[in-house]
Amino acid sequence: MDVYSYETSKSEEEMDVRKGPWTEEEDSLLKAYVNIHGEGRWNSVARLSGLRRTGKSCRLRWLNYMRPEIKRGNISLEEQLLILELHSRWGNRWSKIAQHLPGRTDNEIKNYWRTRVQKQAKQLKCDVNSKQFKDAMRYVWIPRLIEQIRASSQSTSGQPSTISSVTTESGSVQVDPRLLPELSGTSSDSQVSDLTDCYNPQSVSNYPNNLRNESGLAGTWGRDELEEQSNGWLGGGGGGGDSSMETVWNEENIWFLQQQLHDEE
DNA sequence: AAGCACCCCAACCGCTTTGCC
DNA sequence: AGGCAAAGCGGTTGGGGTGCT
Repeated sequence: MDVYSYETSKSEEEMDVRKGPWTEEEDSLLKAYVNIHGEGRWNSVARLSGLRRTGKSCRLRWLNYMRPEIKRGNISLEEQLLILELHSRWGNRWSKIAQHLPGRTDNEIKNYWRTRVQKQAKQLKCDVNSKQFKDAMRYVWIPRLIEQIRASSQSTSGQPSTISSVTTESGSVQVDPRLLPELSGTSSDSQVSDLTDCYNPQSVSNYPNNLRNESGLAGTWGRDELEEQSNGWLGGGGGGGDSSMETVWNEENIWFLQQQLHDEE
């Protein structure tokens, strides 16, 4: 059955439940109701607001689209970094990840992951959960994102900044200072696999060595190659702080990574 | 200009978790 | 403790927009 056709099944017809895209009128009804009665009790919202929607549908519409704090537009470098980091830690716990990205919804993050990150894993002919792909994120993309954020932050503020207090051009994302150290591990003399290395500028410059020790992927990568590639991925060679993923996921770099991965097989 | 392919994301579904009686 | 309803969550779908031929 086509759920977007506004046709309803027999049981739904009896309940007169509406499906498909929301109209402006429905949005207004929902907004008015929530403004008066607040969030929660979504089945009541559906019943009492005059909307012919399920409570579930009302909740989803409000949380993913109508909340005033919802942020729209490109995912910033900081947000990309957080998503990569948090996903490496928690996996597909989208709502948990979303809690650390103010204004972003779990749905949006999930979509981002699927359309951008998983797609690249596919192009690399490796599983998004494979060690190779995780290593690529962990030792290349994440460190480069951090460098990129630092660079853009310094250029806009004129002052050095720590990763935990970076503010984007959009001004809307603050990286939770408590979060990244936690993610980075707790030991100051961390192991090579510890992400602390990634947050240490000096260590970042040494990550190919870490890779050789820790990652199967790294064995074939030289330091210069790796840095050159990661520059390209993040547009570091001239992108000038472009937060678009287009600069990260370009064909040349995908091809290069494919070569590395196949060498490992 | 038309057709096609691809991508993004809003919205759905089914399952799980939580809260209440 | 058990049952039920509501809320929350993650996976999936498909419409619409856009770029390419």
